Order: sequence, then C-alpha cells, then structure tokens
Amino acid sequence: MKIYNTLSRKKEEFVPMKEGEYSIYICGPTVYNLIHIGNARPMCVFDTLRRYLEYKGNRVRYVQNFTDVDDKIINKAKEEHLPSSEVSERYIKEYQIDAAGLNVRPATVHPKVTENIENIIHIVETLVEKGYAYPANGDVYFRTKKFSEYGKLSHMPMEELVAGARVSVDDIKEDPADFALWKAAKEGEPSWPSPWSNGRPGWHIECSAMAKTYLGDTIDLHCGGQDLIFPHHENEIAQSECANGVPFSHYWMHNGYIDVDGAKMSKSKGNFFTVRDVSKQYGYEVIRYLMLQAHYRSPINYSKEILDQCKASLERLYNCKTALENALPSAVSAPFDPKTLEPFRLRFEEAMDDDLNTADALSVLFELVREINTTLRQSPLPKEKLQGMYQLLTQLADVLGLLYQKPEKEEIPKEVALLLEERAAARKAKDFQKADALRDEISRLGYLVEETRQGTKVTKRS
RNA sequence: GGCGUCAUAGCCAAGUGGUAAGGCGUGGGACUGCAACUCCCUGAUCCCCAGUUCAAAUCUGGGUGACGCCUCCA
Repeated sequence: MKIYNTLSRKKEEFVPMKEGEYSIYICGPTVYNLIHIGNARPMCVFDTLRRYLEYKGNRVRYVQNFTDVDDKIINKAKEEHLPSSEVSERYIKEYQIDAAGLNVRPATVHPKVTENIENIIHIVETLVEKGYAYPANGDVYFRTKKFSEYGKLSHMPMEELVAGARVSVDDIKEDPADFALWKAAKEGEPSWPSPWSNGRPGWHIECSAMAKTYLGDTIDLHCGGQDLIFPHHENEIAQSECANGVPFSHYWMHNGYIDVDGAKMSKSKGNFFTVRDVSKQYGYEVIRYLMLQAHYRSPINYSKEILDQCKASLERLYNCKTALENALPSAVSAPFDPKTLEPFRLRFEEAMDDDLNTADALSVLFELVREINTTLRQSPLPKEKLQGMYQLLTQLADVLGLLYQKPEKEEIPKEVALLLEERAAARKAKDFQKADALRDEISRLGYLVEETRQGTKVTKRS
C-alpha cells in the first residue's frame, strides 16, 4: 500500500517497522464541546485506514488521546461554574456517542492527559537536562533553535517562521518561536506539582508523551488534520526526537478540510455544523459517506445539496443490500465460480492501496451493486452467486465502515396493521382506488408503504 | 511577505502520457395496477495561453481564479 507522506511530500510504500503490525497515533479532540463535521473527517478517514490494514491481515495498535486539560476547557468550566474535570468528562461521553454513531471504532487506547502527567513531566525533565528546554518563571519552553531539523514536516524555513512572527512575543522566551512545554498555573486552574511550578502541560507535549508511553519512541504513522501540521506536529517531532534521540514517526498523513461556502469550517470562525445536529437530520452514516466520497486530502465543500446527494447514494447501496437479503431465501442452487467476483475485490484493493482512494473504492462498490441488481432480476435466482455477492458487498462495505445500520424491526401499530390488511384485500380485489386511499391514510399515520419484488414493505417515515 | 494546495459534465467526484470511472440530478424507454425499487439509453475533450511529444486532462512555462498554513483549530 502506498500513502502520501507529509514528511517527504511523496507517495511512499507504507512499510511498518514490524511486518504485519502497525502503530498509529491520531490526535484526539480537546473535549470542551460537541465535535463538528470538520472534526469528523479524520475520525472517519483514519478509522477506514485502520479497518483496511486489518482487512489485509495486519494488527493495528491505534492510539487516540483526549486532551482533557486546556484553556478552552478551563474557560468553559468557569462559565458553567463547574470543575474542569466535569466538563471534560461530559464531552468525552458526547464524543463517544458521535464516534459510535459514525461507526468509528474505539481506539486500542484512549489515554487522557490528566492520566499522563508523570510521563509528561519526565519528558520535559529530559529535554531540560539535554539543553533543549529551559525553565522560566515556572514555565518551561522548548528551545527551537537548538533543533536543526525544526520545520522539516511543515517545510517551513526557520527564518521565515520568525520573520512572519505573529508568534506571541514574550519577554520570558529566549526566542519568539519557542513554545511552552509546561505552564505555571494561574489562580483557580487545575494544576499538578512539578520541579518548576504547580502547573499543567503545554498542548504539544502531551501527544509526544502519550505516543511514547503507549506506542514507543518511534511509531509507524501519525495522522491528523492538515491544520495540525504546524505548529502542533512540528513541535511533537522536535520534542520527541530531541528527548528520545530517534525518529518520532516514519509516516505522517493529513486530511484536508471541510469548507463552508469556500472557507474552512472552524470553531473560531463559527461556521461549523455539529455532527450531532447533522446526524439528527440525515443520520450519522450520511456524514461518514460524505467523508469517503472524496479523496481524504482534497477539500470537501459542505452543503445541504451534497448531503442530499450522499444520502441518495447511500440509499442505493442499502436498497441493494436489502433486496439481496430478501431474495436469498427463495434462491435456487446453481453452479457458480467464485472467481468471477474477484475482479471487484482486486480493483477495490488497488484503489485503497493507492493512498486510500476511497472515492475510487466506492465506485467499485457501485459497479458491484449494478451487477447484483442485474442478477436479482434473473429467474430463478442463483443462490451461490448471490451468496458470494452478498459476502463480498458486506465485506467491502465494512472495510469502509458503511452499511452498518441494522434493519430495525419496527413495531407496526395495530391500527396501521389493520389498514394494511384492508389494503391488501383491496388490491387483491383490484380496487386500486381504495388501496391508494388506504395508503394515504397509512402515510398520514407516519408509515410509508411500498411494493417491492418481495412484497409490501412498510417503513416509518423520517 | 514566506510556504503550499486546488481548478474534470447541472452538482459531487476518480483518473495524472495513449483519445474521460462511479454517484446524484435531468430527459426517454422497460417492468410494476399506480408509486417506489430495479434495468437499458441519455451528458464533458478536462480554467486560459504557449511549449515538449507520434500522442497530454495527465509533463514544462506563463496567466486567471479559489483556498489553506505561517495564531487556537481536524
């Protein structure tokens, strides 16, 4: 499999340190409010990567942190007059609800900053001892000038960084580009004792510490959104490589943004839509589909129109799956060579192997769907072939994390059931006027009636 | 100012040297009592200009337009 490595700016063969085992770290959310559509993109994309690697027979150790100490959490806690731990715990739960809805599997480990203070202090101590960091007024700062490779991920020359300097000019820092590893606590902020002050970790150091603790000094892949490349990931590299003396991550993958009206969706701009809200209108799976219908590095312009399109496309997949399930019981045994379906699998894998080209992989899925639908019109229905198709469809869809909605066995109210019986009788008697009237009445009660090749289907209207 | 990304049919979107996947939508047809589902048919020479090549959407140069990072951000 090839992936685009931000470090080299090239597609590279994705080779893990240990064959068949991948260690992956993905930056998790700062838990101070509900996640928005932009946050959902890396979740869905890299969950799909993980699923694909596992589908190919690899073991994946996948670590995602929760940033549960941060200015924003503290501010929110102040607003609500609550301890900041209560705010973070609440939004961790909310995150988990959304992640489950999006069919994003829990990471192997979800470490929290507050559970890793010791590890963080230890790395900061190492950096100070080695001269890569210096304490100042209870804070500790990283000395960026000391790390000659600083800028290698974002490909930004040091001089330019400082020249562009919108970095906070702070008298206590030796250099404007230096960044905080440890911050002395202000009155009323959560804090932990350290050799320098009662305080809390800076934002960047936590990921270095948790990656090291749960995955080791060198990891195979680190991923996240493009907006984390600088300074967050650049700083992680500086911290980890200076402290550990070995490369931090061999590969870096970064997903593109979700735009709204041509501009990046972000919390600070206020032009965001929460996953929770959108899921109420379209369902979570439409959001996941949205993330997969384009290549992960290209921007996606968020709009109602595109959600409608995604919803319709997803329905095509579900219609096929459902029709297949309904048809299988009445299928008849017939000779079938499973090899005839292999081209679909091959092309699917080719697409995924090419830098996780989920858009292309989806097109293969749709070609399979057409093939299935065509087969479903045959009579008699070939059992083995349909079984093979069903297996392939569900397996490939599962790699993408799609088609996970369980068919809800909905309780049909008695009055609706009675109307359905009446309608069936009317149809049998070819009294279609009456039948249609009954269908309208059922519709008014909130149920949609459709005739399928397998009989009458009733679903609750959304 | 520095660094970088993108520009393919009405919309979304693959393809990155050999004459344009897939999805949504539109229109027509088949099937079905109707509707829905499904099937068949229906649409682009790839932002503009110049160049390289037997051959370019695909490479090079120049435009134009949009966006991002350099500050918290997925």
